[in-house]
Amino acid sequence: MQDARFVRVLLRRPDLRTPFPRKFAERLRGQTVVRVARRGKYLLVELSSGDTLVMHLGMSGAFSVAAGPSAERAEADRHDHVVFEMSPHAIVTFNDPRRFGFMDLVTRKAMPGHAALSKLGPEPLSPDFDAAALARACKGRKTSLKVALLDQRVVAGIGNIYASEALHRAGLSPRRKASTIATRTGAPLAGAVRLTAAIKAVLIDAIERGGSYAATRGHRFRVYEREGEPCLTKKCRGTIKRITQMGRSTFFCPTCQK
DNA sequence: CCGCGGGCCTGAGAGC
DNA sequence: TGCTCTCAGGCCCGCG
Repeated sequence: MQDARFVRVLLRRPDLRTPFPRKFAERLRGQTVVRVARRGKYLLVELSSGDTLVMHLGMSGAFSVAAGPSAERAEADRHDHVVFEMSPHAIVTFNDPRRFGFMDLVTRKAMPGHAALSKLGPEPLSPDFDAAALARACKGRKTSLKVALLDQRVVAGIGNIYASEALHRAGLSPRRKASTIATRTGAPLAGAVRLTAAIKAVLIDAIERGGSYAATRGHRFRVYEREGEPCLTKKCRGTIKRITQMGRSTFFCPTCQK
C-alpha cells in the first residue's frame, strides 16, 4: 500500500453517513500513500499532501481489492459507493449497504483537533491500556460495565461483540456498575485486572482468527449470538442469556459472570 | 460533565 | 407471494 498512488476516485453518491468533503476526489488524485494506520475503529491513510484520509466502516462497510485496470472490473454492486483506482494497477472498492460508514479528508493542521479521533481512549493492545487505566476510566461511572466498554473514550475499538466476549472471559457481569471495578482512590481491583487481560486476549484471538467480523462469522463466539446454549466456561453449567442494554444486545452467562 | 433515547440506512429473517 | 415487524457489527445529536 505504501507508495501506491491515487489515479482516480469515483464517488457513486454524494454521501455515506455524512457528505463527502468538497473536492474529495480532486484532493486525492495524484497523492501517494505515505502510511496506513488505524486508531480505534478509524482507518487512517496518510498522504503525500499532508492530508489524512480518515475512514470508518460503520456497521456494514467493507473494502475489496482487485488487481488490474478498471476496465477489467465486473459490474458494480449497488452499494459500491467509492472506487479508488490506484497505481500500480489496483481497484479498491468501498461497499456499504447501510451507509453508516464515512470518509473525510483532514489536513495535517486539523488532525490533532479532530472531533472524533481526539476523544478516543487508549488502544487496547498498547501498554498504555492497563488495569489502572481501565479503573481510572470507569471510576465514578454510574453506567453498566458493558455500556462503559462500548464508550470509545474508555478504551478505543471495542464493539458490541467483543464487549460481551471480554466480559464473559473476565467472569464479570455486564450489568455491574462500571465504577465497581475501580476503588474510590482509583486503584484497580481484581476485576479491572481480569477485564484488561480479557479484552487484550479477546482481540488478539480475533485478529489471529482473521480479524474481521466476516472472517469470524463461521466460528462460534463464547457468548455472542448463543442465547439459550450452554456456557462454555469449564465446570459452569449455566445457560447463555440475552438482555438489552442501551438498545443493544448483550449476551452473558448469569452463572459464572458476577 | 453524564446518561439516555432517538435517528440515521438497508437487508435478512420470522410470522401471518 | 407480500406485508409487517424485529434485529443487525456504530456513532452523533439533543434532552434533562
